[in-house]
Amino acid sequence: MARVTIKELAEACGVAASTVSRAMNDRSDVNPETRARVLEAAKRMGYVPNESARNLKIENTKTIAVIIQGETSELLIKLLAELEQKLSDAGYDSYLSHVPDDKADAATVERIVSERKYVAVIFLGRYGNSGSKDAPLLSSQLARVGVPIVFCTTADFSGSPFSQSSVSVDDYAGASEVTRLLIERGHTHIAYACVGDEIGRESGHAWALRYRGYRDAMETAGLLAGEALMIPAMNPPDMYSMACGYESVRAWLGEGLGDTTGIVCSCDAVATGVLRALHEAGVRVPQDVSVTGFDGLDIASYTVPSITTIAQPLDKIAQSTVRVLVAALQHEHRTTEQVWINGTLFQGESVGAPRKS
Amino acid sequence: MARVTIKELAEACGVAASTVSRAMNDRSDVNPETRARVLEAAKRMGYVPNESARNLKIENTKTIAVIIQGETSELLIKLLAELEQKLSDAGYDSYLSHVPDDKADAATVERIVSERKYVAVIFLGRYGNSGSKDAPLLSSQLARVGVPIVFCTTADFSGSPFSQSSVSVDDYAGASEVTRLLIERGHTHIAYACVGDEIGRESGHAWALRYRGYRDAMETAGLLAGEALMIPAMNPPDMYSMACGYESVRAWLGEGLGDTTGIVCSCDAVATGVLRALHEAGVRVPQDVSVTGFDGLDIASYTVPSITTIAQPLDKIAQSTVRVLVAALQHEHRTTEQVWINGTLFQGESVGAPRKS
DNA sequence: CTGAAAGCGCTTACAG
DNA sequence: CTGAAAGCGCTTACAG
Repeated sequence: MARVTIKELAEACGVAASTVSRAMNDRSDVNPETRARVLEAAKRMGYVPNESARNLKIENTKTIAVIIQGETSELLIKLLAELEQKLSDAGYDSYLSHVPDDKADAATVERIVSERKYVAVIFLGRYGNSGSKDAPLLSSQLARVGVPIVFCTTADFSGSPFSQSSVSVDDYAGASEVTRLLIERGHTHIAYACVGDEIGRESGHAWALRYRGYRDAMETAGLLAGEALMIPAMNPPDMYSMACGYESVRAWLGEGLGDTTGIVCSCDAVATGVLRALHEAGVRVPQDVSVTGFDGLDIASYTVPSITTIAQPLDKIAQSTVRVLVAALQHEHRTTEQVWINGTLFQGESVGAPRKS
Repeated sequence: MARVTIKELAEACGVAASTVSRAMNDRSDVNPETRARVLEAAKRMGYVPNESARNLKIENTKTIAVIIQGETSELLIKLLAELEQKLSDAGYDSYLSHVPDDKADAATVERIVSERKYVAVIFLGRYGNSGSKDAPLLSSQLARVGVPIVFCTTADFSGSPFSQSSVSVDDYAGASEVTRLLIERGHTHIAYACVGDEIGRESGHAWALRYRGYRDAMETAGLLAGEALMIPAMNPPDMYSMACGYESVRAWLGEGLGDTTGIVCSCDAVATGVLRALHEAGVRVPQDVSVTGFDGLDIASYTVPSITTIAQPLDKIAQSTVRVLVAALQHEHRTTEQVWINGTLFQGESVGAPRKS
């Protein structure tokens, strides 16, 4: 089925291709009657302008690429919807590109941007596969792409000298907040699930930022956050999964609960797995142990017990992302911004007073 | 930051643009030495071919559009990863397009296909916004797109005279299977959550196909599946959510549990919400009521109790989708196929013997 | 208000 | 093995 071209449509209407083009693009300098005739014929003949040809000519589009790498999450999907809405409100089109993990490099970004003359890029979630040590390299390559870039909920580059702009929930502050909540309730032996290796703990990954928020809150309160309270991740490549929370706490419980009366989890999915592991071990939540999550996923409200967590304010995150992007687009200056948005405490049923031992 | 074009690169290398093109596209008829020189320069100068220009010329790409509408789900995300893998194995590139709900019409599909000369389209999940009554219209419009189309896990068009190919888990059979499981355990009063209006129940939506599987299994066993056992959806636009399961069962429980000893749920998310609602009402699962889900999401293994469900064999679904598509691409005939893949029973803790009343 | 022409950045027969 | 030329389907000054 051959696609109908502008030339064919023009002939059918008895006008020049340029006139068709004007009519299709709603230019003011077309006879209303001609326009109507062209649009009618376009509809009838099923004419759809070829985007490739269009992009080849058009100078400045107002289209922004949103790039998601690998598997997405509930959170990113909701964030995407918010972003599309806010971008649209700001007068921009958005276009989602999904990049498989094995192609998440700077060249892929260049290719995507070149495809449609995108004027800016938003990374939703992480981008790149290398460990944090290669992040500066990717970041400097990205700088060559030549359009403003904002990392949305990816903080990995925030510490790099080549840093890009980023907008994210304040992982550190949120984790501190739930930790303080436990401390105020009287908990003193609070564990963290799950942690990766020592180097990773000082990285910009969400779990690490949250870990440090927990650790510093403990220290500030004069409490010990020793190795015995670090619950190691059993599935390091899949740090944010229910399976990771489940397996890790299961293994850790082999050594017994000890004095632990609270577990701060890196996210709600992990917390969900932790709840299940504790249940299977006959440990009651919150009577025996209190548990907290992070993210504010739907599931946090529906587990038994429901999970006390820090909800990500997706609306605000999307709003700030668009603001930062538009600012970069308008003032051509190459300064970058790091924005941290405060999460919102959601009080579930998973936190109680420490058990008497 | 101006992008470097093939012409600039050619000049820098002292060759013609056509030679650069050949080198970049790995054609055999280029002097290896020339090729090396060009590739080196391309890398150094950061040359990336303009996709729009490429697509304008190239005749038959081997690229398939995967289209997802609106909010995605864990299931579709996993399925996407499988599809990308299988398509790649079959020698095709895939490209994900995300379409906002308010643009999910045939014109959008035409636009997407025209953009890159995609040779085929896979819809992942539903497509279109109209109720099932408009489905035939959309379907006939889609036929005009002119490339093979496969609906993956969207069965909505299967009954239409203009039907497209589709591959999906066998919703009907799966729901029948869990219903029979309950019946074999001795249950006689089994409810279904959640159902939409009467017209919707005869539609091709997943919840409706599953509902009919349940209903027919009941009838075959000589059991009554009357109105009192239909749990109406409180959030019709959001039929597959935890909130829907929770709210709906909560409202329904107002009339008391009655003789009901089992609840077949339309999906795992709904089942998760149902578990929570039952818990709040002091109803024990499975001692007082048995509950089943559908889909085999991660969460089904982590709730307390875990959920007996029909897992979607994503691997097989993806495999069949690619097979159907490749077949359509190779034999130009316009026949369509409807493929139903059997789900796999996962035995959780949410099913037990009926309580003695 | 409309048309003819140039050109966006590539690829691909066609010559050599 | 390489180059010059044509052309993919549009848009946009430039004339009229």
